[in-house]
Amino acid sequence: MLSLRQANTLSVAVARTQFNAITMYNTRSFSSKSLQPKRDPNPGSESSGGVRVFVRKRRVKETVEANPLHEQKLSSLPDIEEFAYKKVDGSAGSSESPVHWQEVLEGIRKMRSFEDAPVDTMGCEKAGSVLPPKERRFAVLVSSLLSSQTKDHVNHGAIQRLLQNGLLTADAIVKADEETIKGLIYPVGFYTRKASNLKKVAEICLTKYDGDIPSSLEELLSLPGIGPKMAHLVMNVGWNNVQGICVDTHVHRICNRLGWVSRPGTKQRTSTPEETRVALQMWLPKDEWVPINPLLVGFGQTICTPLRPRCGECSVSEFCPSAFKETSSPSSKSKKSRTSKKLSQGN
DNA sequence: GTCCCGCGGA
DNA sequence: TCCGCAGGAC
Repeated sequence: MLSLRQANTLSVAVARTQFNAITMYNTRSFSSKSLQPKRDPNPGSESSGGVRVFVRKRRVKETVEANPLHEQKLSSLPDIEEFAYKKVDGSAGSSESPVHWQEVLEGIRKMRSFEDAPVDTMGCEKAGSVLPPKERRFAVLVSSLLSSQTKDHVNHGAIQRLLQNGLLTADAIVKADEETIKGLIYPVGFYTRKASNLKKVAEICLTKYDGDIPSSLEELLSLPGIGPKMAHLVMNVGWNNVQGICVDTHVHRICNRLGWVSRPGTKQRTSTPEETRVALQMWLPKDEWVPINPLLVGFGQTICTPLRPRCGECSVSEFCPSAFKETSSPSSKSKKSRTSKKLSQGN
């Protein structure tokens, strides 16, 4: 279906700092700045490692403190009917968009803007911008492979070590020993599997794409270790070609909480990120497809957290049908046992 | 549904 | 100290 369509590129903000973008998209990324509470009395004056710990401790404390606010706001919530979908005129026919979505996005942007820029470059930005396009794209692909389920600083470290060892090209990785790669990328999550995937991907890139990376969604998806989330990310960042929204669990969770997506023809929540992506693309204007991920990821890390969302600190809770409704554990219940089912996504 | 992983948070 | 996170493969 879709093949090389660079001509199609929307006006995405030029992807100049590719590694940063990877960082921002990374679901597990815990950028130190983004954790910083907006009412922190002395922001600003920090730039490195120690801050991370400090901010984290703070955050734990605040999570607890946030609770009293909940009850206070409960009474002023609008009726759920207000969140009904409405038809949007103009655009591609069948799309419906939730009321107030623009206000919600704007509100989230404002909440995010209280924080410092989520840069956490660790030198990767420099490295990335220096590389010629082909190598840069390959680096983007590798970074995507490694970064899933991995904290950004860990990922940065791994990428840095690969780079320093000259192992950030398809050719070099093909020649390298898998054990070596494994050692260099440790301790990223699932490093054994990723080292193996990395070898396979490099082999494919070298033989089928002359050391470059595939330039279509389908071909990217065929690579081991590259699923929908990362494929869209690589298309966006690597090729500057937006084929779809990069949906991770934060985007998935928040869109469902907001009532922005539902299973086709129903009012039920979507059950997978893929389903969310399709539903979201039905109505969200294309120029929001790229920015929505970093926006919601940051929001999801600081306020709209999976567990005990801080609705009392959320400026758009008035538009959220789920606000103040998930007080205890949201998805899985109290984990009866490992063996019995997880009662998946019960909320 | 389950496994892969180290690590942050409870 | 230990549970659970989270994208992808199977």
